[in-house]
Amino acid sequence: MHDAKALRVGARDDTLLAAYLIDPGRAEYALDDLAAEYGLEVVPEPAADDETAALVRRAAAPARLVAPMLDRVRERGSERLYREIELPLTGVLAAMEAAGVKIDEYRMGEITARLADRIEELEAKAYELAGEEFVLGSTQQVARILFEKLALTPGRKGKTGYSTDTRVLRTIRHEHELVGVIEEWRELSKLVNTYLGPLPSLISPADGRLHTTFNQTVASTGRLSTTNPNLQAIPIRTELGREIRSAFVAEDGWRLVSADYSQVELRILAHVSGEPVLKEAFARNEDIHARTAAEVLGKEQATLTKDERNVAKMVNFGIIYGISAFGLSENLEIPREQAQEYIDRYLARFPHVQDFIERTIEQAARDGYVTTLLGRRRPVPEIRASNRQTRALGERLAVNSVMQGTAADVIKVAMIRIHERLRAEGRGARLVLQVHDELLLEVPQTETTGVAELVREEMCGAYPLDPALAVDVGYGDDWNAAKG
DNA sequence: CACTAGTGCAA
DNA sequence: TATTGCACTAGTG
Repeated sequence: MHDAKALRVGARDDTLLAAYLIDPGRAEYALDDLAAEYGLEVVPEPAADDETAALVRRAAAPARLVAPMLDRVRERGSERLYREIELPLTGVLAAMEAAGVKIDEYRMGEITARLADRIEELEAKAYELAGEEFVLGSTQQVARILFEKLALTPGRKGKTGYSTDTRVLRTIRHEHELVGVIEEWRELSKLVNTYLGPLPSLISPADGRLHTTFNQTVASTGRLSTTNPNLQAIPIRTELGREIRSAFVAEDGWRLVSADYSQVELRILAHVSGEPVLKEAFARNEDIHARTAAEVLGKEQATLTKDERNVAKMVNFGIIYGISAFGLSENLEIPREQAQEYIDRYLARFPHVQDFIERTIEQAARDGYVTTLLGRRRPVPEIRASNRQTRALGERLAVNSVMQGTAADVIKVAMIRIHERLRAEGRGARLVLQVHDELLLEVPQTETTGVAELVREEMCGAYPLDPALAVDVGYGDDWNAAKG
């Protein structure tokens, strides 16, 4: 296990990174294609779980592939991205993996014990209310009980029958007591089965810490991902979720520093579109969702309700994701016409955003790809599909990739500079996690404020955005406290 | 044991 | 029929 990890870190290689910049959707295959083109033998793809074989295969990419691949990276205008960002980032990620993060096992055990009791109660209660025993984790059986036996109001359908997801259950919660029992069982069993159970068992006996794996060539937008465990999906939204997060702790005498970019994708949108209203809102440090609501609904910010602000928040998410009236209507649970109305009003109030979206789509259709501010290219073949839905997907991917990809570029620059400055200044502090727009560091207590300031500087200065990048920094004894 | 569908966690 | 990921359980072959 430890050997495999060490090997994996050592085997990160420049050809795979180059392949990732050439075709981020399928780096492994792009590497194979090129190898075949040069008449080189391709080691067969290993079984999905054979980590060692996968490493050998990667390491087997011969040196003579490097030059032709770099030529292609250069042709694509991504050479600086390669040399100045992706390549140096590899060492930063290796150090972060090696550092790991500390978990308070005892705290997690306490929560688990509490939830295990409650889950048992809920199961007994569910069988009693259903009048029979059934497998609560089976969507088929839950659907049979709710919609056939109890004849509750069915919602959407999937390929195999009625959906029983969170939103459907929320809608019929009032119809039968069993629904609430299932909802609570789902929440608790999710947390126990995905986090509270597995995480402690993944603690390294060597240093008592949890070591994730950062994947640098997986996400098609340029983002990182983490696996085994996926530390980029630790709960935070519910009270129980925050309890779990608070079991991620600093060593004695150390603190956790959390720094996250504020509205980074919307700021990037403001920059690339040049939209004056958006830029002005950020310059004034306004609540961006409230400002959007005021613009779209034609009201004073001070008079907005929470629901109105939430509508605007969803519209902003929609813009980032590549908006569609259908998607917005699904998310807000409103009629499609109403959703279209919100979109129309938004685009009328932010005309430069509308221009940006149109330009980006035209560019993607013409070139077959879009490019981030730092020169990362994402191919969008979907945009030329004959199928209308696929084409619409391509349009959303094109728009989203510019913002999500630029945000990924920017935080990678910050990581490299922070890592280097910590070293140069002889700090004990170290990066431990990256969660897309957030960096988590473990810092000797005495260095806390100094490092917090260093991190803010490097994150804000990573790219000269207009409006400027903004960062929220906090610290504490655990991850939850550090974000507070 | 490999695979898919459904579900849900994060940004 | 909103973007990017990873992981779990049930169910199938």
